[in-house]
Amino acid sequence: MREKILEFAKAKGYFPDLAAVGLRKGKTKIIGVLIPDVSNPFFAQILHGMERVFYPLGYHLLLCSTDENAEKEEENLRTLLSQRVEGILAAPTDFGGNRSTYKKIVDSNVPLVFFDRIVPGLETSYVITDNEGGISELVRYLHQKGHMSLGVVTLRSRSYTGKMRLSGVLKTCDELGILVKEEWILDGCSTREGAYQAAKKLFQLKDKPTSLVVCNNLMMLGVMKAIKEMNVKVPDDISVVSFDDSYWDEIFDPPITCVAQEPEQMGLIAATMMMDLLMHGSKPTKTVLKAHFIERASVKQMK
Amino acid sequence: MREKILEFAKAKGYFPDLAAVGLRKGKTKIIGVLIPDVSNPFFAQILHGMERVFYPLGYHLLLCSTDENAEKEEENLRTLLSQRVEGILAAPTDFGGNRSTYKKIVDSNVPLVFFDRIVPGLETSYVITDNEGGISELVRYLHQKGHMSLGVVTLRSRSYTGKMRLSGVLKTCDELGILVKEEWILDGCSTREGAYQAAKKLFQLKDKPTSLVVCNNLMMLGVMKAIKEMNVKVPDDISVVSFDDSYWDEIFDPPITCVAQEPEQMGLIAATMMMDLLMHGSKPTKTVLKAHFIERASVKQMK
DNA sequence: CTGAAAGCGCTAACAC
DNA sequence: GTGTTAGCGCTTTCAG
Repeated sequence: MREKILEFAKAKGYFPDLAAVGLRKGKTKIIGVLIPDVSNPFFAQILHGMERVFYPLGYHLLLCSTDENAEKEEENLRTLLSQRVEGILAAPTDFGGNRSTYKKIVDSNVPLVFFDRIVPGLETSYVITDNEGGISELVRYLHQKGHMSLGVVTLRSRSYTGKMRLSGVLKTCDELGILVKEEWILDGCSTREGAYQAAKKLFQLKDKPTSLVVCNNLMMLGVMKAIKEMNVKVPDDISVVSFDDSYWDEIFDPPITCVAQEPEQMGLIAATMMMDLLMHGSKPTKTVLKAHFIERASVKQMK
Repeated sequence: MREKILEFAKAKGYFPDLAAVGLRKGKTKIIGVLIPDVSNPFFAQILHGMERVFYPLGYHLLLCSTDENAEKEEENLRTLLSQRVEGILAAPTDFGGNRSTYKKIVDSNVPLVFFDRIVPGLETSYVITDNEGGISELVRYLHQKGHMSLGVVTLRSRSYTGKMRLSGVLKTCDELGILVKEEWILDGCSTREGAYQAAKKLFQLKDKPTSLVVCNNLMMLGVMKAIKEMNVKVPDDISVVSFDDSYWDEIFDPPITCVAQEPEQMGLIAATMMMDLLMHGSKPTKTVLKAHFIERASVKQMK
């Protein structure tokens, strides 16, 4: 009897109200995702990875962009909590200004997983890339090719990732005796435009390094624009390497040697960690992914 | 008194349960977004545009990917309805297989806005690009440069966009007397890999057209790979133009002449249409955006 | 102005 | 098996 009624209801186009179900069961089947910028392919691919694990499990994603704005981040986190998401996946804002908000989330036992970036000192699950290791590999490669002077287009200096990558460059250069003049360290502001300006400045210098490290995919795009515009010959005038692989690295002329992250993989892992927390309430897991080196043709062999 | 309590509650870290509020008020403040593929920068930018209008209004986005899979689309739509989203923004699956589901949504008065693609014959708001017009402009440009033979890497032939763009090419060629041999029409399957294979096949032909039209951004990437790999000289061996502008079109050597859509703009408009429907319950609005032509250096002037 | 009660759509627990 | 009831966290209404 009961079944007949249910059948009939379905046929008549009835949908259970998941909001009500959620209210009753205390399970909304919604996961909140906080991302700096959806339109960056890197994050878009992470999202794709997350989708791949959540979809089959009947979970859905509530998406928030922060645009690297700490206030927006704070407000978005409040909303996510208010929506009673079952967990939060977050790539926190560059500045790391909302430490106290994140702390509250952790304390209130809402499952929290950081990806790509962390807020240092918080006991949460996270998956990040080995930034120092990856960039160090790039520098070592340049050294091995005989480069003894190096410039770098950096991320915003306050950001976690920015600090890691810059310190990785400087440490390794120091170790290998590679020259990095003050004026060769250029702030690319984490953006395409910023990197474009930075690269133009560098290319105009009389005294240039023989190699250039670019700290992410978007900035590489800006550097490429500057290269084309100023008719710089890579790798003859200068050798260029990049953190991150992106569509454009492969088809640029010359194709860019880089260390690649695997954003989709990162999303997959972050999502899996979340499911782990939700299902087994296990302890925080920490994963550091290796960036893998891809040799292409943007570095010259020095005599 | 009441206020003091509310203040105290806030201080103690209280968050109203929006699910409960939603249940009571019948307003969830959630908009469902259905997208084929988040990791395609084109859609990611659309999302970004949508975010920009919804965020300030306190609306949030529930995101679903279909991967061009009609079943997944159907299931996602059901879930969105079950979540009692206030409206649905959708770029329907290529095949357009879920017409009846969309019909139901329209009939049940859930605000629905299509973007990028439509299901023909449904009375909904939508914002799309003038596919035929845009691609026709590309062909006219080639003609004006003296090209009288043309190949084309097409989208999946069943898709709405695919049909529009291909028919746009053929119609214009017909009109201008441009030769398009059967074997120059290559199915790029809407993907990078598909286009890569297609372009390789074309480049191996003995009898080649002097110009090539590529039907979207992702496929252009595949064609670029083939160009590099087979050492094809653009525009001397063949001239290439693309529908869509993307990061990579500008920095390729040579930079690619194209017609550009404005995805962020499209997202903005779709979101605004949705707000219109929600606030004023006005009638469906239809917008067709012009693609704008960008001349770069991938087309040769024929004698 | 404050307090009590009803009810949004559902499920879980219990009684029949 | 099926039917009834209470209550998830909130807002709204109506009474005091």
